[in-house]
Amino acid sequence: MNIGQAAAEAGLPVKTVRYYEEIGLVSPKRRDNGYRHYSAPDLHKLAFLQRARGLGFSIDDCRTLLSLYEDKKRASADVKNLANGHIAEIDQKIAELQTLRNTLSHLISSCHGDDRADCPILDDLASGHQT
Amino acid sequence: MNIGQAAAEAGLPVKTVRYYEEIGLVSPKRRDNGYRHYSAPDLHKLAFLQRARGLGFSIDDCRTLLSLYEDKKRASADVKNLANGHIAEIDQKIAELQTLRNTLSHLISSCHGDDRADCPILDDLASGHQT
DNA sequence: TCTTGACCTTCCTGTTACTGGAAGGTTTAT
DNA sequence: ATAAACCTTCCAGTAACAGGAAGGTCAAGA
Repeated sequence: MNIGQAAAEAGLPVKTVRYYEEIGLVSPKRRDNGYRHYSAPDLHKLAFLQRARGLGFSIDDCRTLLSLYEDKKRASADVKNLANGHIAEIDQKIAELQTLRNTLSHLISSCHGDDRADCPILDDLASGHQT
Repeated sequence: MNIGQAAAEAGLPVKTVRYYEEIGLVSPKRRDNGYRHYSAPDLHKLAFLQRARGLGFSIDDCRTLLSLYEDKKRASADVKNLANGHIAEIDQKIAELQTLRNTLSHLISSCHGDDRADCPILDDLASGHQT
């Protein structure tokens, strides 16, 4: 299968699939004309990557997941640990965003938001403390 | 004031302050020896940027905020709109992360996580549906 | 057979917001 | 005089691709 169809079936842009080859994630054979030839296992790996990336795993995590996926003697604990680490990162990110959201929301509600120049949001940014 | 102290007072790395000059955010005068000379207004702008970035505004948003900050005839509504747009982005990001978190969390709880190879997380990544 | 259009190839640049480091000039203190 | 602590510019790298140029290949239709 050529790259176009492989990409379509995996739900990835062609550019991304080429990139995955460049960084050594999925390396298809080449045909005589130089075209990439994706086998069924290659295709599975692409789809696997598409879903793992969709779950927010970094490329580096994906590399590890792929090798665990291909290692029939892996321990499921290794996968679970990686996933738990990822959840911890997500939780931290959510917490940061919520803190930001609160701060911003306070500032916004204190700003009348009309055509006058007086603006508590800018005042706060300028002074570094609540007005 | 030289860049080192200016950066320290604004709470920014020196590298970042140079970068802000490169992209035209804060352009200090130069001394005879070529050193950057930060005036009080320059310093205020740096501190302003430090806080706006800390609230998650993009550099582009910061550019707009700075120009609104310097425009004594701005309408506070403009600032409020920008901030509201930013909140909307944050909300969307939070929602995405929470969806991710849920999916991952389900997968993780279904994985026994011991030294056996059987792993529902990898199964799901491979097949694209719950096991 | 020729041509057209849809593929495919590699290579280079740009994105965001910096960070690290090299090579070298300046200032300050000892 | 010299060493430490500044400062300068320039170049490269980060994450994970996306856009585009220049050109080769293939299948179908006139």
